[in-house]
Amino acid sequence: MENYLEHTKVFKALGEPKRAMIVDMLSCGELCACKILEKFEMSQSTLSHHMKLLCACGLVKGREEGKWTYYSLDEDTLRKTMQFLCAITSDKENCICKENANYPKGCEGNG
Amino acid sequence: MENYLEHTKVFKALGEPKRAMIVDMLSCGELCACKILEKFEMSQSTLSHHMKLLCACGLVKGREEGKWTYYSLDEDTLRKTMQFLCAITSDKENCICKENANYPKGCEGNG
DNA sequence: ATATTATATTGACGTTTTTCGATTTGGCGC
DNA sequence: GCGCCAAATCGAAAAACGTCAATATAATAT
Repeated sequence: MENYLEHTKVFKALGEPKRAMIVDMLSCGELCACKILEKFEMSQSTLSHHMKLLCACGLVKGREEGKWTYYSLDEDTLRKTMQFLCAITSDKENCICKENANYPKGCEGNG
Repeated sequence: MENYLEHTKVFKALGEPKRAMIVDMLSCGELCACKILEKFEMSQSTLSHHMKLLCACGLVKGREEGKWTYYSLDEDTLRKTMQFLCAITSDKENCICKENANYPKGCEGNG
């Protein structure tokens, strides 16, 4: 069984319209925080918080250069997230609904 | 530009591990609420709440039959969600980061 | 009609999230 | 050194979320 918590963190990150837009922007290439901030009506601290969250789930990578931080998408996480979405939405032999055991209370722990 | 709010609702729904598991279960076919409930340690009202949310974002459809409600995945929403995820994570000509206009405060309104 | 079963709704509670202004950290130019 | 800029962090307030017990609704069985 997949690691639900890990993957759903990415979905939670994408569940915020502004964060989805940030991802959209980064899909065209690396951008520094100030460039992203220009496009939104939000405070600098709020953007910083969103970027930290996007990095925490693995969707975005940060690269520091001088006083700037450049952000870009993590293609590996992207691919795995796509695979996970396909996995949980398509029929399969080892579907969790076919397993005998019920979900334990700690199911969200590590898949 | 895509309708962010519409699509991010689906991601928000999938951002909850238990809801992602429910989707996983439904990917193998229609299930009634009581069958889903068997697999989780949560109250009946909590499950009902989750199902309502999954239906509200269009990811799941409910079909009432007698005193049962059968749930199944909405393939159309699924396909569109997949397309949206691809769209916002791949480079393109009309990327929002290339547009001149900044995001208006109501950007999350209807894309 | 009454009881039972499946599901939805309501109302409440604690937790998490979103957001901001203020402050801090660290790099750069003078 | 000093001030300026980009970005992160802190602390607080408001809003949203997840959860439950209790109650309501609606179909079925007796």
